Amino acid sequence: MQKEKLKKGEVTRQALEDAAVELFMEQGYHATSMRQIADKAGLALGGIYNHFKSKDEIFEAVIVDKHPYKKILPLIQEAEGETLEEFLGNATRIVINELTSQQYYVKLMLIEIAEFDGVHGSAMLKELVPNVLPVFERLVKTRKELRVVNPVVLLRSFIGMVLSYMITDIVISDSFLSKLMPSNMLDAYVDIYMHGVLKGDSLNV
Amino acid sequence: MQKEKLKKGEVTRQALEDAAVELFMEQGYHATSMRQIADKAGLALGGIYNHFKSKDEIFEAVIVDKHPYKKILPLIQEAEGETLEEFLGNATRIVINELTSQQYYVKLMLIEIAEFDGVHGSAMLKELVPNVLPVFERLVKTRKELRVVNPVVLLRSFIGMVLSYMITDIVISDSFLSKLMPSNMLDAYVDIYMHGVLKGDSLNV
DNA sequence: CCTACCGATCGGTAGG
DNA sequence: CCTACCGATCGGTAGG
Repeated sequence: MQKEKLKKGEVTRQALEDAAVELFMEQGYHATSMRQIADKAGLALGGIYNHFKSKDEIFEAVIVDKHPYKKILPLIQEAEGETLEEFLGNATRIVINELTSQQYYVKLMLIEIAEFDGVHGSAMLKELVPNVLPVFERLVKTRKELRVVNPVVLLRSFIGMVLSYMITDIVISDSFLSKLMPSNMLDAYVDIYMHGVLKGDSLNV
Repeated sequence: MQKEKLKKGEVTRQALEDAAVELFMEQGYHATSMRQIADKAGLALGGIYNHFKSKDEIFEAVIVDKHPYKKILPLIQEAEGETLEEFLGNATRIVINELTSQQYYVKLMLIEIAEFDGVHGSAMLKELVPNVLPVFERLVKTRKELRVVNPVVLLRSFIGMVLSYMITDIVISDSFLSKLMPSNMLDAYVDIYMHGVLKGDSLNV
């Protein structure tokens, strides 16, 4: 992945973060021990503390460094589509594909909320919003087919839609309900996001 | 709340569940100790094990007993509205109001996913779906204004919409973004759910 | 339902 | 970066 030569210290640090993110997403934060992280990264417990001051510091580093938006944003900007409908549909599929392949990050966000009450969320938003909001601002300006013209509302509802798909998917996936779901559930989700559950148009937003 | 006389054993059990749900939602599951639960419920550590075999059993009991759908379902059925638009709007506001007042349950669901990987979710759905799905089936049958005619899709998207509002609200609430949100965000959310982000109608679902 | 205890494991550190 | 250790706390139990 990394093309530049990394100093050994940096390599170990990355190995620790990689080990941690995998364990966190499997077990949550408090159920994951520093010893497990050390083992998985291939060093002794004490060695961790050359790179991180505490367990909490590992979690913070992971939340920032592993955020998938850096990977996703360029993909969205490459998304094609004649109409806005095609574009939005493709963009959503790209995001959800990327997030399911690195499913860990959605899990991390849920751990953040469940175990930390969202305390690191503010720092994360401070990095995310300045980079992502402009994309939605440009969208609102150039696309007349949008009913929703507030970029913040559009951003929140888009992220919310993706989240809601992924979370319900986790809960449903190993239950009897999964058999009742249509195979094109993702398409139906995107369709509802774009056109709503009701027939006919509305007036104001 | 309870009108019938409860045996003392049952009273203690409820006190334990009440203490547990509060601690779980504040700290998560693994960060909450049996001693904390005992203290909050007003008995000694050992006393817990007269009512629950393990910590996990407390969590399971809480997930089932504290599920808010029993409280919410009757409220929805009382929801008024001439048009389907009014009805859906009112229903959504009722659900979200109820969930924010007992915010704990959304937190419990996130703990479930974050710390247990959703293992108790299947049992929860087995109780929820048979009671809630019929409501959506009836809705699809009687209301011609719906574009989405698959009750399962409608149910999932409705729950997903509520979840996405509540989760983004938690993350945003104590960050700079909350100032950028419009005051009628909830209305905008419901509006998007009903009519989508795009102008104009679509064809198929 | 409480007291007193169990072995196990936790996050973190000293010292090299 | 490892070895060996610290005090604290964990979930759970025996015995009354």
